[in-house]
Amino acid sequence: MSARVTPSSQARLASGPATNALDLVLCTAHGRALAVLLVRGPGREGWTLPWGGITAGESLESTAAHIAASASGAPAAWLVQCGTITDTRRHPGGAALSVGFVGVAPSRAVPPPAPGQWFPVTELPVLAPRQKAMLDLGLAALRDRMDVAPVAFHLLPRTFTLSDLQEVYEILLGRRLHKASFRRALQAAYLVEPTDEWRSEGRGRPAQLFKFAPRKRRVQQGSRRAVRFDLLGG
Amino acid sequence: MSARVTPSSQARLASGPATNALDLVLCTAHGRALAVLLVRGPGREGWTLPWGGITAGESLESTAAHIAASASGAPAAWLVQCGTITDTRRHPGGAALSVGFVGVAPSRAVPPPAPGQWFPVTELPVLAPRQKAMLDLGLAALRDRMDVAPVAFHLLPRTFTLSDLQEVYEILLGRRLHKASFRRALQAAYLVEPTDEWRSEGRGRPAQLFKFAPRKRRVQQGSRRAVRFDLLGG
DNA sequence: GACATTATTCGCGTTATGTGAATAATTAGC
DNA sequence: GCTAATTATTCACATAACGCGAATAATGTC
Repeated sequence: MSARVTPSSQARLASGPATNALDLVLCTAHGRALAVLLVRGPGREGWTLPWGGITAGESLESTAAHIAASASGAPAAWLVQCGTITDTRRHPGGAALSVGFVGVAPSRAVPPPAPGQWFPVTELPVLAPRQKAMLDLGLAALRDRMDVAPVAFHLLPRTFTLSDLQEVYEILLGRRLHKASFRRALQAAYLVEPTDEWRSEGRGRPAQLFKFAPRKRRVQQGSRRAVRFDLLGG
Repeated sequence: MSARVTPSSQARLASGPATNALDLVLCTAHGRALAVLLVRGPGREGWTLPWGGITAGESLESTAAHIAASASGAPAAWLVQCGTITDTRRHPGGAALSVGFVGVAPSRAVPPPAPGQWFPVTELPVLAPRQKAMLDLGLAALRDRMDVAPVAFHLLPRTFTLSDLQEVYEILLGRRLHKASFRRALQAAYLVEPTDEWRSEGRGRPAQLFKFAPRKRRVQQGSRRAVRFDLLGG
């Protein structure tokens, strides 16, 4: 399993017949920005997304999970398919078609094994066109799903301060949020529980640490959310 | 192009080497329910989603558009990729991997050409496992995107009454909506314009016909939408 | 001890939403 | 023609959600 993303495995697939590949956009929180995991390819091709071949016997989800674990050194906290690409130039492995997955790893994650490295999204190296397209797909999917899946929570360590959480939301949304509003909405959703630990950053009042502990979904009978027309892109 | 989904083209692909296929979930409004387009396969396999092979030279979007046009008899009003499947049994054409697209066609659309037929989602014939999985993916994607893309509007003819529109929303959401709230939100979004036509259903006051005419997106500077925590699934 | 810094909460004005009822315009029945 | 039934459209008000500035709390620094 750990050979799945080594340079040698990539070379092996590349020399075989054209098949299908699974590309992974794995993200973590890295200071004030998102970071993405890249691995160094075998030849002069530079950095690529972690990837592997798709085999008939294994589900895509399982393949993605294995690639994530072996490339980052720990299982991903969340993973989802984010799109399939075929037209933008070819895949580094020569695959006809790339199925993309996006995932997140907690920010306290161990440093990745040998060929991998986290890159802040603001300091990415130049990628091949299809890789770049896939990365954009993945990041867009992250933002799309953050209010329907606990993406932000899984980007953080098991315990975190509310300011940490708000900062992750601000990174993902790309805008500042008002503290009081953010916390009011969070409280109303019963998603976090306080722990009895505090963390002091040196200056200022220490912050209480919380953990992600969603209450069992109240039956939410009618799902009375109003219809929103203001997001429609003509 | 029109041969793309005929039984003979499917048989041809099926007898070739295992490749990749594109499956299409094309929907329309059919009375009080959604309807999905199915085509009759060549042998005893019964009904399947319209599909075609994926070729290296053509983009997935373009392939999907061609399949939609030839299977339904008119170009789709909206199309989007909705997921790739590989694990649930095999594809009727023997493809290793199925890329799914979901689309909508206006309800006044002409009847589909020979091998195709609209089926209300409540009266679907039994489909092969992968087909059924893809259909569920497509319908889920429709509902996911209806508040970010004008899905409901493209399910309707060019002009429609506000009751028509509300009915489509109710079908997609699976719940009743309050008339006044629905219209208030619609007005606020500047998405429709009244025409000078009215339609009388025989009984009751005639309804004014509207058309989809979204105002140029106001810059929406801060996108001040509040963070929503209430949709997170643990 | 005064001040800077960060955390947490309060309070209030504004906007969005839910909901029942009023008003409007037509057909069906008498 | 008049009345009831039916569907469309809008109003009015109560409630809930949200934006935002300011107050309060708890720590470190000088």
